Amino acid sequence: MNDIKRILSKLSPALIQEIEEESSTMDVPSNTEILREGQYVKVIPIVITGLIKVFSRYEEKELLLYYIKPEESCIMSFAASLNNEPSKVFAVAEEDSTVLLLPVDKVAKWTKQFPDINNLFYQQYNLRYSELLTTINHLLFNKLDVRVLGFLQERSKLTGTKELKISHRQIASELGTAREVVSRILKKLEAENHLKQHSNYIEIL
Amino acid sequence: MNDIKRILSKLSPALIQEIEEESSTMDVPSNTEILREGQYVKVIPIVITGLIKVFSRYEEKELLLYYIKPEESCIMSFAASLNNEPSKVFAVAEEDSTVLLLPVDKVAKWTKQFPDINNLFYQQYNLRYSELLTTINHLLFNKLDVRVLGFLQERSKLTGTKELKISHRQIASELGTAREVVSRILKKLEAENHLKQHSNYIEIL
DNA sequence: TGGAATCAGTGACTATTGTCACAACTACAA
DNA sequence: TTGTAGTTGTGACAATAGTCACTGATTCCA
Repeated sequence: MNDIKRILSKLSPALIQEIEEESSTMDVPSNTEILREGQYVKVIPIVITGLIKVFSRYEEKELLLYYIKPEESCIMSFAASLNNEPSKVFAVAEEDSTVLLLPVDKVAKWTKQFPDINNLFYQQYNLRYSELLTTINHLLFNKLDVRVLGFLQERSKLTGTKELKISHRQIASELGTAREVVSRILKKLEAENHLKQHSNYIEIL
Repeated sequence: MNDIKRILSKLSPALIQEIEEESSTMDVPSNTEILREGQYVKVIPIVITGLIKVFSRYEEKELLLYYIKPEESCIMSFAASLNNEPSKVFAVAEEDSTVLLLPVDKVAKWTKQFPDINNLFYQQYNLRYSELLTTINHLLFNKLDVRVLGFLQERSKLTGTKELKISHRQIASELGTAREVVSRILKKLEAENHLKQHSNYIEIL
């Protein structure tokens, strides 16, 4: 509950109180699917602890769009809810997480009543948009080896460990490529001393 | 001026009046650069007539992000202005255009005073975000020939003509690839009867 | 203690895209 | 007319990535 207070601290006290009254928190175990493509959105999540992965999928291939870290929200939910459109993306808990759920009808009301809250959403839109831009630039301008290494380093930073428990298949799927390709690249990166592969984890150097 | 009224018609009368008082319009001839990467943003443009192209650039390579059509705004400007950050993208007028310029300091005020206007910006954010998602999916999942054809068809729809005056080099640059590749692909698409190349334009069939 | 499943490694091959070098053709201005 | 710049066509080649077919490991239950 202290976490929540801290996260909302930039908002006005009246709004904070309303949010606390109208919202609920939910514990989400690792690997739970939170949102799937085509689903209608009824709540807007704000992550309090843990890590949520948002990705796009097309014919078995996936592409990681972004992670939602604590204090962040899923702007795709917000967007989808505004227009009452189904979601275009998937969301899965990467770690055991706790999320604060804001009911969309209340949020719509709050945006009128407490213009402050708009800044919060604008910030999030910005953040995500910038991340997508970065992703696009990577896709277009970087070779796969750079993308793989970047992905692992990012993930290492996010999870706060240098020892990543992740399979080649999963890396491949998050980057939208094939498993064998990842195997090859990881061996190359290992030879170049960027990382070290152990039996059941990858160590970032 | 009638165009402006129509575009703003969803907003409250008081807001419309303020906008008309505080904003200016500008005529932008085709090919004028409107915004470059790293530049600070002082006005938020809303396109009244014409067509603006927004793209990202990296070491000579470009990638088309989206077109701003009449009634639409450049949300990247808005984003940049909110955080007082420099722009991450470029914008160029594709056709002779007229744009309505909202001063950023006024806009900040309006978002507090007239919560209505937030919907307008949220809509735009949404639109752009979806477009970026589409772009990413194309990049990741489609081959270049599909992308080239899609690009030309999109452009044909936007400009309202089946006869596109555009060089191979420009197509290549908008898709982030090389000129020779576009030449090859256009020949293939021509053989497949998707289009026809004439001496100084491309006809979409 | 056997499968069964998942994971990782590898060679061979193909497909796609990017790069280079060069030729040929406008179009337009000096 | 003659440059000069911009455009397009093309063949050859290289680099990158994706696919296929298998082989061994490892894990994990039941």
